[in-house]
Amino acid sequence: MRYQAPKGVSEYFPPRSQSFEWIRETLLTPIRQAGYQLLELPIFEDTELFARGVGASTDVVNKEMYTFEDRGGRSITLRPEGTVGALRSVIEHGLDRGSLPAKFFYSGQFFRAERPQAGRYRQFYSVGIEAIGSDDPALDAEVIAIAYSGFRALGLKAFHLEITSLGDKASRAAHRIDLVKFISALDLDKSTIDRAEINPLRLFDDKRAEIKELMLQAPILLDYLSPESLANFEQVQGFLNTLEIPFRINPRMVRGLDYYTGTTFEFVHEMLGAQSGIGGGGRYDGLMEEIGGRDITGIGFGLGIDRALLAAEAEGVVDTSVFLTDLLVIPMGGDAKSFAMRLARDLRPYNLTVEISFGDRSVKSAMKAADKGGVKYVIVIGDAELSSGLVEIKQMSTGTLTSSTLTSLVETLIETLSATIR
RNA sequence: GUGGUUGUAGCAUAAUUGGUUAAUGCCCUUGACUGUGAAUCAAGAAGAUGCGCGUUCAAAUCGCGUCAAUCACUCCA
Repeated sequence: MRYQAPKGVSEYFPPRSQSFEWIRETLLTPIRQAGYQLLELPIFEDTELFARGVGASTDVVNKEMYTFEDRGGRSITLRPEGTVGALRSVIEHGLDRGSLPAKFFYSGQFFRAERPQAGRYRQFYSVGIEAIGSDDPALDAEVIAIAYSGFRALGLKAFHLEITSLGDKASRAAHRIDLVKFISALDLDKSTIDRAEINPLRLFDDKRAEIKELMLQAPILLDYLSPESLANFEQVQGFLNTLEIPFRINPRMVRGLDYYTGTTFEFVHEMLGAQSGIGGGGRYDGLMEEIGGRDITGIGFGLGIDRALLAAEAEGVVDTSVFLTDLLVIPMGGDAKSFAMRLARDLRPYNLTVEISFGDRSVKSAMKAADKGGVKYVIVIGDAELSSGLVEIKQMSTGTLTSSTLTSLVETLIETLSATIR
């Protein structure tokens, strides 16, 4: 029996795992720089939490959750998204009691039992943030800006930002009545009618040309926004403009989770086929209260690491040079091996990646391995060096040899290696 | 979940259209080149028809099933 990974899970192993790591760290950097703090959360929660939080009418809850009974007879679900679990933790530990907004980030895997294809996995990876307890439109814009700068830091260009506002409860209710009225007058097939019954907004997202055509005439939620909601949305746009973040207003945007209100956004990549959403999020006015917390608002996003990686590969911008080895030490003989191990130990605290050539390979084969692995510098230490007290430091990219005395070797290497652009 | 396409060594391709030992390149090891990489040449090692059943004298090749990947829809990160 030859085992294989369960259907639809993404696995990352070398060399591509470096690309994955680079994506995750790059997306996380602007988040940390904006003062968000880590929330390390369980990947499973009480099933009821997701049913209430994500929304009973969503596909995510209805047909995509990994739900099972644990040994104590509890119904457990593998998290299909991050916001609800994060808020549960915030409420449970009173994290919204300090100064607001309270700002958190998380990263990890999520689970949805969908039919997989490239960019859509049953276990996928996201980084997300939540900012809780402020309705300042500047916060909306900053949250969007953080995601935007993450994608830009990856070097992505072929993507765009779509935003809309879902307004407040009253706006949505009024719109829904008219939209349902409009849809009921259309001549639709049964499965489409069924979808519309669950959530009439879904029809805005239909890929079929004839439906798109019909929906052109449908009432648009933006036209139903209350004056306050509209003013708020305009302020968000104003801040995005000051930050020079390009965006498109997409009044037909549909999000699959029930809790979104107000500002809602999506980052769409143009080279990924059908699975083109690389990130998205929005504000959630009633969610905290819905799952047992105070009635305060919040806003957040989730960015797909798997898809961001696919996008970066499609654009040819993946950069894993940060993971290159700075120095390979090739010891020849037992004394030299001890020396090499001490040298590596002394250098690594200076944030240098230092490897030792193990296994008593020939210098030639060690050099070959260094070349193939993208090592920046190499030194060979043997009896000759140990007795003469002189070592040659070889830069692989140029082939240049630089001499150093054994006694000043650590200092020389720290200086040489740190000077190289990483 | 619905429909389509594709599965050959670690990777990438080939195999007379059903024909006998499934090939080549890359990768790996060694040498030419006593302790300094990429090129070239030589030698060597290991390794595959996703899985199952069927048709046939004979299956990588045809059929059915299954598993997986992939594409579109549904949906979403």
